[in-house]
Amino acid sequence: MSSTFDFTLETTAGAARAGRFTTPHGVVQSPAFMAVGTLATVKALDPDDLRAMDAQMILANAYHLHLRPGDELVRELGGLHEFMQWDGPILTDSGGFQVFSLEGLRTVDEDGVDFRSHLDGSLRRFTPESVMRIERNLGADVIMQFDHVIPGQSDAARARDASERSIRWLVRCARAFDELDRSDPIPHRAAQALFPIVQGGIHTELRHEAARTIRELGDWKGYGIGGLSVGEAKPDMYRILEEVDAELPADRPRYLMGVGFPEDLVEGVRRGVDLFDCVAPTRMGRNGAAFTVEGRLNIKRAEFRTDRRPLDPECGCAACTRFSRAYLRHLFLADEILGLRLLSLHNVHFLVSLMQQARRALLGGTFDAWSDGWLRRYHSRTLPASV
RNA sequence: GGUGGGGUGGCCGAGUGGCUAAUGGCAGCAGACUGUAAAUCUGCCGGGUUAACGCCCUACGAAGGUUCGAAUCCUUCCCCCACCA
Repeated sequence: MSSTFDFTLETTAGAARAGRFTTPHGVVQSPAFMAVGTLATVKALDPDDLRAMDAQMILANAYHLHLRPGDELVRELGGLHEFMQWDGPILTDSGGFQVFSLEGLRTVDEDGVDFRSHLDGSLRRFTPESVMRIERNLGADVIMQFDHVIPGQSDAARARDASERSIRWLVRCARAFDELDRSDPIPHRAAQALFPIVQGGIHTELRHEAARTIRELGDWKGYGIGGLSVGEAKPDMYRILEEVDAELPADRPRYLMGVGFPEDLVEGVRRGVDLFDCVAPTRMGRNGAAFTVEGRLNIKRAEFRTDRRPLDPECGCAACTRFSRAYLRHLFLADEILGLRLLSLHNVHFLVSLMQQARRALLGGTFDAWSDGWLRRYHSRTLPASV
């Protein structure tokens, strides 16, 4: 019998783990991939699609939902779960990533961040306290702290500055989170867990310091690993994961934020990551790229003009079980909306299913062989003419 | 039959003496995308040759002419559109 936000470790293989993370809206069987639904929708997909592929948890974004439609409105309408009709677990990102991605539209100071709204140019102030209020209003199961994300190649001085600020902001987030918990009753609200985020760029010592400091600051229900897949080299990302893995408590879920591509998920699981999220499957799906067990393919390529095969011969998704590459290519060239929906569906299914396979291999005791074989095949790129 | 407008690269459409193998857009071809300012962005896009720079060829309805030089000016012809009869 597990209580809310417990994480039960079921088995390990080296650093890799399989577990069960209990949330107010259900249990997340890990490792798991979470689809990104920034604006309270996983772009082009219906919640029914996500349920059908057994997706377990999804994301939404505090910055974007604060600007539109407004977190107060979402709260008034019953919270995110009710609003978007997804009754499974939800995690909200804080807007920390927008500090990075909207660099030209914001200024950071010690107290918080001024954003120039990308929608109407208005000035919007985000602080750890205001972000906690926003995320509380949205009502996700897991909410992320407000952090300071910087480019992956940043030097140690800059990485230290951002990492230490993120930790100071974490302390403020935790205080505001507790305060809201006492003073702000929301009738329909279930419990929330606040996750801290380990920063520190590609600098080993900084990562160790950040992880240790955060761990000493509280008994967190889980840990975000941030500031990766933001421009650094892949070997750096993998190395940092190994460094961070050693510093985090084994009985808490680790969430690698913003990652990633299929190979990154497998590499991440090997290094102790339990949860992932990424816009890649939906964005790339909308842009015509599809994941397959033998690498990526671009469905718009002329070579698929008469190809009767499904995107991925081994995929059981609603696109692969019905439609040919030739048809999907036609949909893209004709700019038909079904095409990008089907590729989004396939790609999300691919990553969700990939993590289910990893989990089965872990539980079955065959993870090392499975992951070796999977990576070898994915990188073999035997698809015709793929470069 | 008359008057006026027009024929430009696969399509649409700028250009009205040299900086034009010819702006743009579309189509086509290829690439990128990692806590989503993204159904977006980037590159190529007459032919031949070259790793590339470049060089050669063919091109602005057709033929001829003017000019050092023409898609741009002149002549004739062909075709399309509008209006008049």
